[in-house]
Amino acid sequence: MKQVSPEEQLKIIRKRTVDLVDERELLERLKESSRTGKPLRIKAGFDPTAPDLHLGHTVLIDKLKEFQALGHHVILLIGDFTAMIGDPTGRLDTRPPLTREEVERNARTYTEQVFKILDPDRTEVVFNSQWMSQMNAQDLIQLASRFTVARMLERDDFKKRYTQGHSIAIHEFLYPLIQGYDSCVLKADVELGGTDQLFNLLVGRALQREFGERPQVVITMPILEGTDGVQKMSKSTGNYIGITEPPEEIYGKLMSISDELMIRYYTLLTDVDDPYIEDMKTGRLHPRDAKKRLAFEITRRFWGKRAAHRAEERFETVFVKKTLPEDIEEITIEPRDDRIWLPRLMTMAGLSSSNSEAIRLIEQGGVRVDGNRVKERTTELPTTGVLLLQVGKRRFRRIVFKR
RNA sequence: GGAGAGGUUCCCGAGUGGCCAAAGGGGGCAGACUGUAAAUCUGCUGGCUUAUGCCUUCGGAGGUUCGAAUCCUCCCCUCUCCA
Repeated sequence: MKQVSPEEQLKIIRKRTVDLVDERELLERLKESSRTGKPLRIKAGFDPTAPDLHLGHTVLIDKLKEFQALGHHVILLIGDFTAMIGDPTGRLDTRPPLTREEVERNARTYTEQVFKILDPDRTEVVFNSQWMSQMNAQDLIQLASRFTVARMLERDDFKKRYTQGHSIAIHEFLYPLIQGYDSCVLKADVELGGTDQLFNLLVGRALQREFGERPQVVITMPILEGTDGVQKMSKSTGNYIGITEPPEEIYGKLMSISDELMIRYYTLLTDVDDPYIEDMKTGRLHPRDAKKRLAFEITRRFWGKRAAHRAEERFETVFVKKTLPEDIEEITIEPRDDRIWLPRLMTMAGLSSSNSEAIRLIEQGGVRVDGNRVKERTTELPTTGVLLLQVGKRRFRRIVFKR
């Protein structure tokens, strides 16, 4: 590990962040660390709710990786205890708590996936149930007495829900409190989170001060919009790109984002330098080519060069050249009669969820049989040999009739 | 304990006796165009072998009625205010 000066480190760390509280404190600690050779303790918490890691998570995880590269110690906190509360951040409703089994399963998936990015040797994984389940009611009351309702209500979403007459359950107040307490237990030097976590992270600072410890430095990272370009990327809104998804999916999903969003993805998800991004903004660069590069870079990152090339080729054949992909899913059907009603065949082949839907697709001109558009809902096909069914531009099925 | 608001199709949200398979928006899908699965515009968005037809759906169970998402009864759930 080569030595990087504290000032240099700060510069690297500051990149892409939104909040940094407090920069001077951070520099001080970096200096201390390089003087004593003791790495800083970098904490980041994860809710084990959605078991799949997506690009939205990687914005934060990449920052952790940067810290690791600078020689610091990363602590991944799995909020298995707090998952029983469900983080109310940004939500208008109370979130249903998870069962023990769900939490464990999700946490396992999380850690497996996170090491696709982070260095396992420099990462410590902890669960806050380790200390939280030791706490008794008395301890919890003690902790709760360190913070006030007025301060809790400073948090945007609490305030909003309160004034709009939505419910806030008491235990939701415990979430930021416990998260802050975790920082005390872990003696965190720095805590990282999304911008929506700012309040919770600051509670950590406040509590550490309460307990006579040195308050952690708080860093927030931008929240990545999902593929719709509007809402926060998350599995539940279906606008996510998971890092374990097949390369063709990752590539394809990235190719379908809007031009505007592409620039944001470039800045948050790649190391591409600023001049390139400038060229994109001014239109000197063809947006399609820029998007191809983005899709390639990100696919390569999680699947390697070869897989990325394959994904690219497939995209080219299917969508640009509009020729058939090579790996069309094949369905074997044992026919009962000589002929089969097309809508039924489509449903059997999984190209529509009901005959009615199939009829709609046909009448809208979205269905092709062996490359020829079919617009008659009454169409029947002979049940011999092999058929190629296509719905829209990208759903193919090869039907093999077998008697 | 008292008073009130509400639970509608994937989501949000309109609908207070037939014109309701249910407005509008979002999302999704399809078509046109294209620079790509961008943008834009258009259409579709309960099921049923092909229908001026039938069946299922408006928190649940009953009831009134020729006819109910809409009226009545009971129940379940959510929220607010007062105490």
